[in-house]
Amino acid sequence: MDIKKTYSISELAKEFDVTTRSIRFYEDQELLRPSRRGQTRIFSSKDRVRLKLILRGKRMGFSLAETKELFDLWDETLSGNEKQLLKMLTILENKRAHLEQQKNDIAQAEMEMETAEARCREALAELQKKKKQRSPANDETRQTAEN
Amino acid sequence: MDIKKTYSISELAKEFDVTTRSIRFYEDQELLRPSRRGQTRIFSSKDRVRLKLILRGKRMGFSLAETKELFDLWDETLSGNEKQLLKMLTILENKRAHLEQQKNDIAQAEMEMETAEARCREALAELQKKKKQRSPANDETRQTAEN
DNA sequence: AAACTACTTTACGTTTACGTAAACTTTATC
DNA sequence: GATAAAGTTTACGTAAACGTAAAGTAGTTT
Repeated sequence: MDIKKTYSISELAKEFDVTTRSIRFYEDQELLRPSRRGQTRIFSSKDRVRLKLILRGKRMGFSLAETKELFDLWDETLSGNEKQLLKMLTILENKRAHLEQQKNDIAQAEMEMETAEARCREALAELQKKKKQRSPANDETRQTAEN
Repeated sequence: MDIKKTYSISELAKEFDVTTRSIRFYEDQELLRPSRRGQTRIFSSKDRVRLKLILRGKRMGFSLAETKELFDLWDETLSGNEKQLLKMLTILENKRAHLEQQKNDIAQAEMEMETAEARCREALAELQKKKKQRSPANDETRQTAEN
């Protein structure tokens, strides 16, 4: 019971702002497994969750193949034997490391953006100063500065 | 003075674990601008920084084109007029939003991985229990436990 | 029944980010 | 001075992730 039971392709496309082409492609790549009524696809809420995961994966730089691998592994895992479970735990560890890397990258990027912004503001302040210096006298109605 | 002044293509390739082909490609796309001694490329520490940024950008899901755009804009910005500076500030704002999204994605992913891991461990524990129930009679000459 | 809308399949085209091979030049080493 | 090692250009190939027709079907509205 996830709000609703089934979804049409265009409903999902609209909700997640992707094209129906993409959704069909994901099915073709076996990342989604909608059932059918005649020819028409019927997506379950499980499919919907998967689509959400696919898209987040993409934003995080995962390829569809990687995401599929995770899906498949997870499916196996749930009904799996010890080996499967241990393998999944290992993979989860790796993904954690990946996330740590991403967090570092983001932190770095944030710092650099701060200094970039600071520089911008300084440069702006400089321009303002020059403006003030130039205008109080009288008619220097030409371009602003050195460009 | 960044440790060293110049780098060969293979030095950089080794340091950042990319192929020379990639580096040349980045130059071709005008993300790097090494000077030459004869035909041979000589990379400055500025190039090195840029390469680092390119790779981080990739990890963060930026295309080379996007990264190039940022580089170009930043170059203009430093010697730029007011309009340029304001534009850059706007872009920085957008990137910040992007980073927020990424942080959310990561946080979500972390949560899901935790529950996934928990489920794995539960399933493992279940398997162990069953093992014990099956064997306690006598010969447990097999593996000890959770390897 | 005609038209419209949403859905379908098939299939070729496109962009990005390189891989890979071929053939050549320059620099270092024995 | 031969030969290997590292660098170069040119150019064709490729995988991923769709875009974009083209042409057909299924239901439903007028």
